[in-house]
Amino acid sequence: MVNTTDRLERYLEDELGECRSDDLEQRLAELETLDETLGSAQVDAELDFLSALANETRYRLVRVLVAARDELCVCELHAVVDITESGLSHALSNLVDAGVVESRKDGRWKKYRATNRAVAIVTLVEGTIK
Amino acid sequence: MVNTTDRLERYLEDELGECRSDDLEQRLAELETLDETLGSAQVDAELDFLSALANETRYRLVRVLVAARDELCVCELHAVVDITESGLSHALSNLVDAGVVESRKDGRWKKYRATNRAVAIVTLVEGTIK
DNA sequence: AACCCACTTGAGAGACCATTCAATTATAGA
DNA sequence: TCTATAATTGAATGGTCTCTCAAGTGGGTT
Repeated sequence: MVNTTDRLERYLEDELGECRSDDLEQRLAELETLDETLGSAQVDAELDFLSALANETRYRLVRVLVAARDELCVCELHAVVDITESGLSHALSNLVDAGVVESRKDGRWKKYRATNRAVAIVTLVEGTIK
Repeated sequence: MVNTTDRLERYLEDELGECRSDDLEQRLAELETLDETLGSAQVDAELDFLSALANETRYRLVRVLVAARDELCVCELHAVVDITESGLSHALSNLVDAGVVESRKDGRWKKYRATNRAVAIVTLVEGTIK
């Protein structure tokens, strides 16, 4: 396998007319900077959040909770997805872990609500895509 | 397996004090409405977009493209991810299909840029999460 | 206490996804 | 035309994820 930077060096040569090793190093440093504007823990949290949304069952649950702008009981959520009770519970647990929804116990019922983050992002996605 | 609506009926009984079958049907209709504010093709597109972002390699590429606010060559992008050329190409192809990035051919080089949608959403995610 | 019901948990099976390798297309230059 | 190089495509594989089943927890009621 060819070294990654070989091609980049030729590209810079193409763009700049010439390419000293200084140019290559500078460009690599710039790319590094673009990649590291945020810490990796931050990026991990972003990825967890996005991954939680990236599933049909979970996204449908979140959209309903966002549209409701109110908390909904597990039994109500069960009416909008075609899945077992157990699967629903796993899905909600996943969403809580990622910070997409939060829960509250109310007697023997349990209620879920979309977090502010989820409302903001899902609203933008709904308004921006397509 | 118990019918889904049985539990919802008991829940409404709990909340309303009583529950006629009218109440149950009304609630089911409301939940249906929350679920169908958008067409399913729209939701599919949203899911495609989110799924494209929900992968470490692809998300890193997108964040770099968003931070660059400019087009970058495949060879430049190769410097920021630890993956084969082929894997990078698959990742970029996936992002194009989902409407996250767009591409332009420039001689024998190919350049990619984040779409406006991607800039908007990734910027919000970066600012909102954590 | 004993029971019911709402919901969760753990384990396992199958589906799905990301990556790699090998082969291919396309462009530039000699 | 021949070669070198940038990038893509298809097939295969290893790993991950999602869902289901079965069992468990905990609150509420009698």
